[in-house]
Amino acid sequence: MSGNLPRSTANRLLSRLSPEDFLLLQPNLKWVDLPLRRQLERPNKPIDQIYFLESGFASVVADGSGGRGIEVGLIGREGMTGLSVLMGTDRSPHETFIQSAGEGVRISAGSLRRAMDISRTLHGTLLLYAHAFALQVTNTAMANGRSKIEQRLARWLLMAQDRIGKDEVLLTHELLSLMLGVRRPGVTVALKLLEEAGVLRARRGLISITDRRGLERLADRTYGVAEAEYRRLLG
Amino acid sequence: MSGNLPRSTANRLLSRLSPEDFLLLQPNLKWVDLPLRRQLERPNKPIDQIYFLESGFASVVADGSGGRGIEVGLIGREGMTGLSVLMGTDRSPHETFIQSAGEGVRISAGSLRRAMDISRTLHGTLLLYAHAFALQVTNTAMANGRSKIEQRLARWLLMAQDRIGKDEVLLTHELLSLMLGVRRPGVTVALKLLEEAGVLRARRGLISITDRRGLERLADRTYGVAEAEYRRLLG
DNA sequence: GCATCATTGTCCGCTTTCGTACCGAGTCCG
DNA sequence: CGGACTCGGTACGAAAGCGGACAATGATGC
Repeated sequence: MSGNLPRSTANRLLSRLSPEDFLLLQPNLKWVDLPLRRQLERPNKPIDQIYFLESGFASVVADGSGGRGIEVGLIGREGMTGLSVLMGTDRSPHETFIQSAGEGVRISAGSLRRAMDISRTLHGTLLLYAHAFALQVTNTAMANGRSKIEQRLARWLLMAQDRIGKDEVLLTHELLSLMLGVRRPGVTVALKLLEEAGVLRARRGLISITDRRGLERLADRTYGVAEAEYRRLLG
Repeated sequence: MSGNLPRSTANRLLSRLSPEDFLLLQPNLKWVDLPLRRQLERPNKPIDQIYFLESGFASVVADGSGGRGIEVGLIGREGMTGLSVLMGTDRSPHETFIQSAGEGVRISAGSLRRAMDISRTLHGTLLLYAHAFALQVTNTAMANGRSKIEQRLARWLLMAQDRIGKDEVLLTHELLSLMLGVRRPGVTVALKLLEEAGVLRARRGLISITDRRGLERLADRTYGVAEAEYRRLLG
């Protein structure tokens, strides 16, 4: 399935482009499979491919060195990787990798740069997404600083559900604890609290969200601001 | 002192622009005094002035509502406010206000937009700063998630010192606690630990940094990554 | 079926931080 | 000088989270 040109796309950012801007990219887009753990960006290495996800999602993790890494953002079919390229540089200190397997289309950094040189509206639309992503990161900073594990977990699950579009998230507590930067048993306990509150059911490696509104309530305002801004700008 | 056109500037971003790009902005720049607490951006309100600080610094605070606000970034003479305008929108959900009084130059959002329309290199240089600021925010997210008060405080003081260029920071524990999102006595205790470690002296409303290297060590890798990237891109 | 492994649930003592309160010290102003 | 106010230091019990360990449970492979 890899390698062919896409005719249409589930990526919300791509589908939001004007027909002309999309045609500017299309000849250089390639379908790719995105298996679990596939690295899309490596810390401080030049970015040579940029990915627009069609399904699944990726985590952006800061400072992976020494096991002290922590997730700062999620990217799914609402966005793209390689924001550094939009900003005029070719790398970032973060790592980006697939957290939930899926598919996407990719383009070389060089092709994207050339297309953005030709079309300012293209650059402009992609920058709007970069802005929305930046807000997501500020919300992560806020949640990390002020919220309990339970609320941060609720926020994470909501963001994950937005991106996979299903009620079921496939993930171990271990992985969640790495993303949130907390102890693994801390996740177990917090999940149990959320389950007792009746907003989800947790099975082995699987979390089923049953009451999204309730989950939003439990997230206690750590969720929603960035999402609303995305809709305002690109919805 | 307010209102006159600046001939030269201490703002590192402005002085890094090409002469042509600077001349594009200069006719619309106005000197302004920036007293403590002056609001430079209000949450969700259209930005009409953009500030390039010459001295002092400003805090960017997320979600000021309900006393749950927390600082996500600092801006001084290395940068500018109004990054949303660079990204193609006119507002952000954050509040930006002067934390350490100083001076700066300002330009209307409209004039800046017109100048960026004319010069892509201008837009590009400013976007490099937006990238560096985004890294600062990811570091805040990391520090908030993984570090103790003592280390977050050390990081904050280092960032403040970078911006004021002096060894003395004028601030109450109360204000610091609001910025870091912790209890006020927590700051008192952490400051005492830093003082016992011999890296600073704390007086009433005044912190004097005496051993910057030591402070960097105590910040335990929460400080430095974003700063190095700023130097690589704009230094 | 049985052994093995990954995952989850639970527990311990300890550290960090919290919320709150109170008091002393410094500063300002009449 | 004296009173009012702000700021900083300290204390207390409680909550949250940690590091580490271990047992129970579910999945997987032989």
